[in-house]
Amino acid sequence: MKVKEIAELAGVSVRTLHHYDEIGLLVPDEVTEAGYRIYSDKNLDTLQQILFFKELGFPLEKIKEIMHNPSFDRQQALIRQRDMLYRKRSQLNEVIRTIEKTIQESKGERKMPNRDKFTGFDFSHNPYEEEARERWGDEAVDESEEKVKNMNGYDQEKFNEIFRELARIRGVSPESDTAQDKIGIWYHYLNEVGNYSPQAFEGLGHMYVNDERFTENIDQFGEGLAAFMSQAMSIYAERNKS
Amino acid sequence: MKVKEIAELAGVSVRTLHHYDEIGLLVPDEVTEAGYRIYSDKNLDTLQQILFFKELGFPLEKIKEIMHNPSFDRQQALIRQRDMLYRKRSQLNEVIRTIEKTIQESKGERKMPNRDKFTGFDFSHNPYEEEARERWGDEAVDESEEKVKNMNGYDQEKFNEIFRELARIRGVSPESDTAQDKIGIWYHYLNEVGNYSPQAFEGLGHMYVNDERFTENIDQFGEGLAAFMSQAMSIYAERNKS
DNA sequence: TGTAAAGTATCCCGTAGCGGAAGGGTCAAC
DNA sequence: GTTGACCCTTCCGCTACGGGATACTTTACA
Repeated sequence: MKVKEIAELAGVSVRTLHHYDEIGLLVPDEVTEAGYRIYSDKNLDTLQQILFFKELGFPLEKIKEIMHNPSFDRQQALIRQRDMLYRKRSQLNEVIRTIEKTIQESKGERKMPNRDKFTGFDFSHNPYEEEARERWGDEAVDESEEKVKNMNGYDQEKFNEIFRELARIRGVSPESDTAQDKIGIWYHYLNEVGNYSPQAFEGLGHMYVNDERFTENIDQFGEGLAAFMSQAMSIYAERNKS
Repeated sequence: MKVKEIAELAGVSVRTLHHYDEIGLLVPDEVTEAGYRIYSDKNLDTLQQILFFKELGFPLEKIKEIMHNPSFDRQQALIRQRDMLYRKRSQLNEVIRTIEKTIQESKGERKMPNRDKFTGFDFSHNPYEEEARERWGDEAVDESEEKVKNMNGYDQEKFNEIFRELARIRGVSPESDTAQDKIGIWYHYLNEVGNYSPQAFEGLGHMYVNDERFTENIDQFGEGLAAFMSQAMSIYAERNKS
């Protein structure tokens, strides 16, 4: 396939493809005698990958570096990119919430303190730097913690309500419908505020029993709740893995 | 308030504020004798507005032009920006769907035609130009306003609308075209705000009947609506499992 | 088989939106 | 009255291309 075809398929300009070739980011598999760039299917997949990175705000130089690394694993990359896209959506949701509040304020329906006028923006600035600088070499886990911290009053209330309900039923088997339904609520709630994959959900569950800070907090709602939730979450995640 | 305070509040750099002053985009209301920039609360609101535009990818020059227009109406601007943010989220959701499919493909669980590998990206290029180039000019404002309400309007409104419509048809069979059509709208709506797989959709449907809080809320639109939706959602999910 | 249109190539210059360092005033505190 | 945190104004640099200009190739079709 020649430049124009690729360009139209991927929705980028021909100039962009030239540029990527120039800087060695995406070099076509083949070049004709006349100098025409011929792209393969593999090239196309690479381009897709590049665009995912770009969507996440990675600079081209960084993308090149990552993808040229001999230990680069496409699958792992995709999964991490997906998680980062989830996070980006969360952030966008915050901006949306902010603008909705602002609209209400402009109608005089509500007052807004200055510090609330900018929630959602801060992270948008250099998303990759905070998140991914070290992560593409390491295996950091603790991100879930922050998510729970960033909650407003409404969320906090809902949060408590769910936990109280879970505490009430913590005697039943974690795989029972009762338990699974309630834990499903928890899952969907988390996805409202933060976007979790089943895998991430399961990971979070593990932390409930492995990290005493979590355990302590959760067990305030009822002795053994953390353990109960952890099990239920595992099962739920397993059943809901796409 | 001096630069640093504003910068921290809004999550931008001091240099950025300098720049905005330089190009006349955000000129502080007051300047001390020593040349210190002093920002007012009004300045802060303007900055917020600017950041919304930026989030939407407007170039600074355009933002300046729009906001300096004497017929500029803050409320209307906010509403339009909100709508464009919704659209941006939709587009991001498409990217997310694309990457999820790609992950499945990389596991060998599915094949993907080349043209599907890039859905979601194309629009990211010049979002404002198609939509807003002439519209921010000065006239013909309220016509788009109407459209906005019907097509992309406020989540809550749309939400209610869908439920009312579903309530109206809840007498028909859940597998009828009428029902499946409407439930499809619901499915797509959910995917605008949160990205649901058919499986997750089905799971949600189960919760409508198994969790009384859901049931109660939904049945406010019409007795038995929760049960109706639950069935329709199961069927829809089954038919749309890719 | 010839020719125009469409596609492609390589230069090369320009731009947006700041980042960051240099060099130098200012202000509140102790 | 000096220290340290904050502020100012240049000025240079950078990224990720856009957009010509100019010249060669390929394709369509008459």
